[in-house]
Amino acid sequence: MSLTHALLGLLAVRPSSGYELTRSFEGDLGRYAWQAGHTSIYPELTKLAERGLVEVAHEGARGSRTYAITTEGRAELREWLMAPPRGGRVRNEQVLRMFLISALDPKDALVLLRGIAGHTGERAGELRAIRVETDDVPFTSPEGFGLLAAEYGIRQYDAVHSWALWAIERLEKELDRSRT
Amino acid sequence: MSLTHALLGLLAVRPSSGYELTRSFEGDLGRYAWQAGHTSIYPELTKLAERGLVEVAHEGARGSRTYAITTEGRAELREWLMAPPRGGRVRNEQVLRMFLISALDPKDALVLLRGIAGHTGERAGELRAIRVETDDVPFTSPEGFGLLAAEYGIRQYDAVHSWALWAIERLEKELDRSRT
DNA sequence: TGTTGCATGTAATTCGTTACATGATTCG
DNA sequence: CGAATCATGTAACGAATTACATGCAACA
Repeated sequence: MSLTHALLGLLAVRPSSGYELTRSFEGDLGRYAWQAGHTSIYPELTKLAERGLVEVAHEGARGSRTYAITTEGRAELREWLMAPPRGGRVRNEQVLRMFLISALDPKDALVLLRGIAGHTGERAGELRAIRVETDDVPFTSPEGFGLLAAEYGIRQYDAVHSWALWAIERLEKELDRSRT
Repeated sequence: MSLTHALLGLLAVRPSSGYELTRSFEGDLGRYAWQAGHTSIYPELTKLAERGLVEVAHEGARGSRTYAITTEGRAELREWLMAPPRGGRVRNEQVLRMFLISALDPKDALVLLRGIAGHTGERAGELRAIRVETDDVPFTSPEGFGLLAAEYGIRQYDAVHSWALWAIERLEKELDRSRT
């Protein structure tokens, strides 16, 4: 289960409460990589604490517990990250949609592809605008996280954008050919 | 649940048995978009048949049932595909790994990023080689599926490749700066 | 005739989500 | 003092995986 390692990763950057971790998953992390609600996070933190990978560093107001990663936790995270990625289960609805486009009739497919091309072009532009502002943030700081995410997102959107344009061109050519 | 629509999409391209559908998920579809084992597929086909979205078109040897999509099934698939993609839950272990790299110490991060750059470069090359051979397959044929997949994969690997190179350069610069 | 591949299924367990539920603090 | 936010939890349900299980057919 990758939630384990997502939490270890977040706690490796800085100690956090379950509540703060929950909000982390609502940002770029959840947008591009992994989602989790508080109902999975709190029990998982308890399990991690039992395994000695994290510990309660501080108890604050309103019953909040700030967790910190332990040395063993860091070792576990490192091992997982450095190991060759085993066949992870991919489950991406967006990508599924793209694959299924060839099951549509060509006219519908064109409409859809044009929508995708427009949408991804816009998003890539938005991210590029953000990037300019955060140019000098060091990589290894807590903000380095968002930096990696933004760059990744830009390239991701660009990739889908160029793919959609390629598919549109190819489809239009085929429609032309079949019309004559 | 997207398994529903993945099955409808596959059956829209050609009628298939549960066994054949299972194997479809082991190919490019499962690699990039959506995975499913036969233990989810068979019950789901039964449900789809009850809802009238698919029907048993043919019963063959060894108890095999070939399912075909119905008109209602096609309508359902089309509606789902053409509707604006609602906030789909992303859950990509590969991407998660990339995000968590900033939690590693810089030396480990460099090793990992170099591995990723190498790996994605290779894969993109492999896919490009395949593409040359299947250049004239029409889009709307059953093979169009794989075509879309291959093109998507190439752009995907290229994107990650370029991202990894960017991250390596940035990290090396930072290590230089901190060394002096 | 024994192994591989085709073809389908059930049962137990795990995982995650949704809905429900509570209480403290801050801010206007 | 009422609303929003912080902060955590439980219970029920649904979906998906793993393990278990069966049987036919082709082929060497």
